[in-house]
Amino acid sequence: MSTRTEGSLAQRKRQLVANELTEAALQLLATKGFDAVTIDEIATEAGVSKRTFFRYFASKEDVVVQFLAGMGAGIRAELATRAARELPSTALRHAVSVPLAECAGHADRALRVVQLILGTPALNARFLEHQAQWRDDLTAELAQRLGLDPATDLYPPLAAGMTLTAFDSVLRRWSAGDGGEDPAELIRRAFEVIGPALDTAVRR
Amino acid sequence: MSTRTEGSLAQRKRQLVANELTEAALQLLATKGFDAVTIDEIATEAGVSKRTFFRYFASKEDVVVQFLAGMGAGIRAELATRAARELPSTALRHAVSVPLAECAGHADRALRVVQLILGTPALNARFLEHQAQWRDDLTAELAQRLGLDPATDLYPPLAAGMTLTAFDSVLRRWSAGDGGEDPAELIRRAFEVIGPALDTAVRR
DNA sequence: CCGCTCGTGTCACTCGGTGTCAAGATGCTG
DNA sequence: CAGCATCTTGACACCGAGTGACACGAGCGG
Repeated sequence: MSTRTEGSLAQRKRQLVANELTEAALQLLATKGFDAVTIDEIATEAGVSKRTFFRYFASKEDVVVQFLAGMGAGIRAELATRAARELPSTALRHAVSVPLAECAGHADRALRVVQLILGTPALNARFLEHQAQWRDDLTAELAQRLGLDPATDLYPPLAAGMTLTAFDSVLRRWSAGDGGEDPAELIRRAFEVIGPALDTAVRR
Repeated sequence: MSTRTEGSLAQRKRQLVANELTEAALQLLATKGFDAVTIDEIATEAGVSKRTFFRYFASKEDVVVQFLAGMGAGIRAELATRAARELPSTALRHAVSVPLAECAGHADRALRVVQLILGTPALNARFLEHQAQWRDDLTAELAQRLGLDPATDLYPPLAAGMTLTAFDSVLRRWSAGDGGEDPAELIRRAFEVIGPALDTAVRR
């Protein structure tokens, strides 16, 4: 009994170590700055060895950036559920609102992580890599949704790029304003700008 | 007095070493792959020490990615010269055509470098960082051009982002097609898609 | 000719990241 | 419970990127 938290004992231990590691990392990185913290420090703080750190995370950036892991899949999944007859701008706006709503949810923690990422070149680079991956995913999903050939038609990659540009601008704005503005409202205004291109170009 | 190539003797020597380094790097990286080449190899091949390599380039990525250095400034400069009454879509299309034309110019070398960058994750990340910088530059230039406050108005960052999305899509398409398609034609078609958003949103 | 600066090579070092191995904990089976 | 397979961990060695310090030699002005 006592299966309060799902999984075997080993799995729960593993989860515990992972939490300890991310907690130690976030605390140290936020206070001392990304470059001033060594992996040895993080590992020691969490009570494990440096080698073990790399059994949980692929790199120092990874500890922070892992929070973004599911976002790409989330965006694509939401887009897949939207009705095919829906206007691209509407469907894409809802799709990209998913991770934004998640941010607005646990605003305190999310804001700290986002500000750390956007303020650290090395982390920013990783973030951009993730975005590039999301863009490829979105492109594929859009092409399928509209029955276009992504190798021929320029619309899918452009629409995906514009959508993520909106997402990125909103996130930066939200971060710069210390979370004072509502992401949902910002994304609505952003889509007022890019919407025309998204919709008028469909029947090319 | 043999001032054939501008600069003092020391400056010309420095330029010579830089050329030797980039040449050796490009040759080795293109054939053996990015990760399989050490900086020691590159330096030795160029006839200098590893330490000297770092007196010319900040990192291994830097040797390749330096080709992109001037592009951001080029885009912004071209935008600055366009008449203020010109439609944003027209001005931005011309601005972003500058580096594209440069690629189409020395197509052989440019294509090899671009394909190396787009095909290597580490280089791709650096490329994205450069793009982010360009986007900030473009945002500032656009805001000034239109008399908008970039801290308040969402249009400048969105327009800059859309423009660079078009640039990026075209470059990837050009690279994927081994330079078989005309960048100018591709960028024209890309701006047919994003143009509406660029222009209709100006008077918000 | 002296001293100056500047570019370079050498050395030593830190840190990120990986391969390997031995030891311990866990979990399954009889 | 005994025994065996599996997984996790720590310790250690190792590689390559990147940096700091210093000594050496070439070019150049006095």
